[in-house]
Amino acid sequence: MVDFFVDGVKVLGLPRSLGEIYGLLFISTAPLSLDDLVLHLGISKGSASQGLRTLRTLGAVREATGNGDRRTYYEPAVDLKRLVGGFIREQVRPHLNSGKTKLQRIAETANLCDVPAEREFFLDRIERLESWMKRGGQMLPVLQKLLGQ
Amino acid sequence: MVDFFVDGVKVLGLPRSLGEIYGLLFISTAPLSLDDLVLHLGISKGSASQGLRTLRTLGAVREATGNGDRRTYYEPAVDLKRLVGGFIREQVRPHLNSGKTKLQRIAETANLCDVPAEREFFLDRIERLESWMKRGGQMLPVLQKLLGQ
DNA sequence: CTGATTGTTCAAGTTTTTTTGAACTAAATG
DNA sequence: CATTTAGTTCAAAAAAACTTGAACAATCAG
Repeated sequence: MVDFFVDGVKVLGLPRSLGEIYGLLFISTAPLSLDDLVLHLGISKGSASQGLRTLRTLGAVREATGNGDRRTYYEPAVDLKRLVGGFIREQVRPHLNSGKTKLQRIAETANLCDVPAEREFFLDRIERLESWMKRGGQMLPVLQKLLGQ
Repeated sequence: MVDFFVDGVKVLGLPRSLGEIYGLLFISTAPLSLDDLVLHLGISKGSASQGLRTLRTLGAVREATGNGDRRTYYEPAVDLKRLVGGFIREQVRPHLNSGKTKLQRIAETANLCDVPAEREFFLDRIERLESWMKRGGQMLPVLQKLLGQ
């Protein structure tokens, strides 16, 4: 099962340890602590700590409440909408945004081109990219809505 | 511009050279040969050859026709539907399929569990995963349709 | 306050992925 | 046919990504 998620996160371009951690939490009947993860997965404390942070940022894992104990226990978020949402917010949107910025700078450069025919060609290509990114951006909420519940 | 695509393919988990090659083809007013790519991008012949093969497999690049010359020239596919389709076919579907297979084996293992309460829990989780994958599979054609044209 | 415990950080080490380049095949040219 | 040119392959080198572990901070308990 852990393997299953390792493959899963790799497809999404995330490191193996995230898959291991999420996978173990996903099939555990009770929340687990950082030490549990280190023990059962045979990974280092550093990996577990960083992995948990990323998963929390993605909204894929949350702290479990009410367990009279000093250490914190974690449980997985198991609703797809939330998982997809976190991934989009943290991994997809930032790239779309930085892409837009870059495109603007590219467009400025293209405008400096002396040969009119070439300039038109470049601007046309840039316009095409802009339309791709726009569609991508519009896509995301739809995708999230269709997947979630 | 090449940079723009390098970032783009990295997000998709593809190697940098693919982005370089596609990016250069994308802003070239005429088709380019393998040697052109080696020359302009400063990459090795091996990289260019392998990169072009992958891009062809993805349907992101095609051979340009009618250029009385021995070497083959390449031009980019610039319609989003086709690009998305190729990516889904080559990169997404295979993972979904291998995931399904794995899930089946996991389910068999879970059935061997002696403790009824635990077994139910495992089977429930597995069912959830199956529903995720099913939705993912249904998602893809919709996504492609919405993006393309 | 002191010692013990939980968790974080990050430089160095390891693993994985990508690129290179030289040897090779195939096909065209003279 | 011998030679040149286009393109492929794959083992080894290089680069990138990930993990480790030891030092550190923060918090709790006595």
